[in-house]
Amino acid sequence: MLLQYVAFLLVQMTRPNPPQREAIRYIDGPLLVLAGAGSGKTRVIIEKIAYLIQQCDYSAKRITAVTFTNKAAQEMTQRVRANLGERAKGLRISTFHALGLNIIRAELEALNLKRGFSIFDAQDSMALLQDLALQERLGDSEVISTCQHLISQWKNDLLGPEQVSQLAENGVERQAAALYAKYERSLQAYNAVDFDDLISKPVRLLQTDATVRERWQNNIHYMLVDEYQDTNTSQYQLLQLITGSRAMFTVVGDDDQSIYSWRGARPENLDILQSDYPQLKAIKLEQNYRSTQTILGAANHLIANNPHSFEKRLWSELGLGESVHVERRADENDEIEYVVNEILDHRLRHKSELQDFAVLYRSNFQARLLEMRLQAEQLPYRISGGTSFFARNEIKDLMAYLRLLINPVDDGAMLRVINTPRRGIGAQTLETLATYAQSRDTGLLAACSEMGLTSLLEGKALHKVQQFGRWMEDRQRALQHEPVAAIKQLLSDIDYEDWLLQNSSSTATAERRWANVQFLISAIEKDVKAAGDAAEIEKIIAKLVLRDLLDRQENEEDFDRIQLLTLHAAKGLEFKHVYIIGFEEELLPHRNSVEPAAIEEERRLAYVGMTRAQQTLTLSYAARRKKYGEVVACEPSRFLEELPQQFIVWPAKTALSPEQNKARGEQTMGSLKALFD
DNA sequence: ATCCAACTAATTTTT
DNA sequence: TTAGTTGGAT
Repeated sequence: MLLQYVAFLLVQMTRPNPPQREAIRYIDGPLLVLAGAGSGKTRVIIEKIAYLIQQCDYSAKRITAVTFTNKAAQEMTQRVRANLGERAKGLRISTFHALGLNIIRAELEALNLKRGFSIFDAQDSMALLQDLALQERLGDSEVISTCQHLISQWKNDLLGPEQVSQLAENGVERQAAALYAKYERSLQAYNAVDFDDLISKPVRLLQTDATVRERWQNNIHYMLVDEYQDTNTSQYQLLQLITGSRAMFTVVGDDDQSIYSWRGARPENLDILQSDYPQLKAIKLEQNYRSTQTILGAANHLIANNPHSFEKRLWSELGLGESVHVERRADENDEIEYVVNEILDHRLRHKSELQDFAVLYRSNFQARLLEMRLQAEQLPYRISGGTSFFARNEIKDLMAYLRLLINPVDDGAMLRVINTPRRGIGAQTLETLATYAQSRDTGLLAACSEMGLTSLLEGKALHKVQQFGRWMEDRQRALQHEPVAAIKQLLSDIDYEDWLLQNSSSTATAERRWANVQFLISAIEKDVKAAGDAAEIEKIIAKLVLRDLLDRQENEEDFDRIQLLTLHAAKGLEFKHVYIIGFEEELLPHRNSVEPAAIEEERRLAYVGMTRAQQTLTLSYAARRKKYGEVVACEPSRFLEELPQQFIVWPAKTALSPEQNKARGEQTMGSLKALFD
């Protein structure tokens, strides 16, 4: 921790290199910074913000910097604060989605939303879609998830249901288009937006309403975008609309690190920028401060196999360093054993710390063997991934209650809440309630307390429904006064802790879940205190969904762990020693990604992984591997053949043909010789 | 409403 | 292989 801080200070103290300086100081118009891996792009953004405020008279509150993840936004905020202190006050550094949320909150009426609107995450919208699909009597879950994907794509491309219904070509698309229209109507009725709406709604508003557009253009005078290659169509539109004809912005990106096209990212936004802004200035950052020349050379050679619209050549001054190792092993167990032994060996010989090692892989399942092995060896590790905080059931439950309290027409939340815990309100009763609510054009919760219901339901069912309605109304009032106390009271009213105990596989899981709930409450408590106003509760809850509360307890003592990451999760990070396992056909490139365009992204994925390494890089693959319970022979990844011959230590025996084998052997000798020349 | 057996599919993941 | 889902039976 301390060491990292010292290293950080050192970097800060050295002056930026000429292209970095140029990127920091160019403020005459739109600027594209093509920042290769490890070229100090975050530094450019941070120092540019400082430059804008200190040298160019930009007011901090007129500058907005956007990133894709909370983590990146947090990190940037911290570094800017360390740099500017008080002068950073009012500066907006947030994710694209948080920026969109701010716009939506400020423009509620124009967007046809009411205060306290709900934000649906992917799970919530899936639940809604399933519900709607059920009404239509269509659909296994696979079709519905395809629909969800399509709808999300359409939204990101700013296509409404009407446009889509004309475009839809095949059966699934037509189905999805029909579902899309219903979905949008439901969201509207629920006073809710989904994650994609957080961007697309502001965009559509800014496109159509000149007054609003001008307001935001006057509000934000300069925009900076990190990881620009990951933007999708609507995010790019948002940038364009906010910066308007002044076009005062800096975007920083690297086309070679675009690995999220499957999530809607449009790396071609880099090219589009040039045609949309003829005056665009482009600056390349090509000096890499992270890796040895050998590692960089190998990565460069690989990525040169992809077409490029911006040629760039990364170089390093950090010396040749060690050769890249390619290791062939008999099977997956052998591969893991090799990696773990290497790490242990290296640690002994070089006194490295465990946190200096990262093992990267394409798919999560590859980590399982590794985990088992590390557990057996009693080596501490940290693994990426896992269910995000807000996807956990106990958190979803509590959030559904909060959503319903703040937004009583959120029927999605109502459906989750009404029988959590069991209240003995069955499907039949709910059906009646829903039909009645529909006829009265109101939400499910409001319907519970309406008099008209008495003629449709009777006895126990009626009583329970009315009881629930009354109880929720009480809770609603309480929430406005003392939000945190009200939430605690709510949980004790429903005996939630008890319910968890009964619905968890073990006491331990129940305790963990309850702790998660407590954690969420304490986070809310903190925010309420910070806001200093209980009336802000609906704003606090809305922001909460966009935040990542995953409790990464990283206290000093168990900080020293081996890092286990997917190649995707490794982006933006660096490690002294990197092992990429499963460098095989079917795995990397993944078996589902063999069309030319997909291969290019897989290649970038390999490139991203390789460029994480500072000092040593090892690529391993297995000759045989158990797949789905069957042992199959594996081919080394085609990407291995795309590496330079120099500076790589190839395995003694490969699974290639004898001739290739021989060539490889000679290559090995050649590169070894070259190394020592 | 709940449980169990049979069946099936098998990347990457943030907001 | 295994995890997650579905549908049938209780």
